[in-house]
Amino acid sequence: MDKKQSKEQLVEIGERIRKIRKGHRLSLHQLALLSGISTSALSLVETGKRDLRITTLNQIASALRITVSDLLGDRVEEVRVAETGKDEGYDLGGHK
Amino acid sequence: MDKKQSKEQLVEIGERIRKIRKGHRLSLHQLALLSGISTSALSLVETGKRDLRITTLNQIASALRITVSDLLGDRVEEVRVAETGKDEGYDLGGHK
DNA sequence: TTTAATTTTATCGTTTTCGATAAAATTTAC
DNA sequence: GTAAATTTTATCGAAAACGATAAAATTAAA
Repeated sequence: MDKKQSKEQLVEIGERIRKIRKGHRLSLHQLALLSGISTSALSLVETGKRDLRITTLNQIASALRITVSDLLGDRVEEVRVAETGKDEGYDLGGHK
Repeated sequence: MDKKQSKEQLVEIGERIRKIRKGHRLSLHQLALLSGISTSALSLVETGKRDLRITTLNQIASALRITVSDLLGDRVEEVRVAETGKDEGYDLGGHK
């Protein structure tokens, strides 16, 4: 995960939070009260400008009554691995 | 999410990481190289002693070739909300 | 056992999160 | 349009993450 990727990830998470918050017609201030995260921090998170701890993300998700996974958008709908029987192995770059 | 809950959450995440890492027969040192996280930090994470950023968790998940959601164990297997038609609303404790 | 490999724990310095606060900018309501 | 509400941005200090490093403890291998 390069820096660009993690940045985009944070933007997406923020967008999802905002979308769900708006869906519940909550203001940042209200979500702050419900989640225990400050309004300014929430704003930074929703705009993808701030990385955050997993427990903080969990506080936000709980306040919105969803799971952290709901905010990540990384769920694979079924199969996933297995499919390809072969194991490509790990590239350790020559390290032991 | 109280403190006890988040502590337990971190322990569970750590256990899942360790289980999957072992399944791949990787040492902490090897996973450190693959993920870009230091060995000491990884040890703290796997033992649930360290909170971590969502992007850091993503680095670890990526190195293990799984998703962050795979590590969270918070996926709800189907239905979820909806079920109960009534919206309980949010308790803002009297705040506007 | 004893030797090596792995993991844990601690320390230190740097970076970043986070809350509090306030001001500025934007959006919404009237 | 103006006022109110909401959101954004900045600053500050405290707390915590993180990397690097090394030592101690545990586990695996010989």
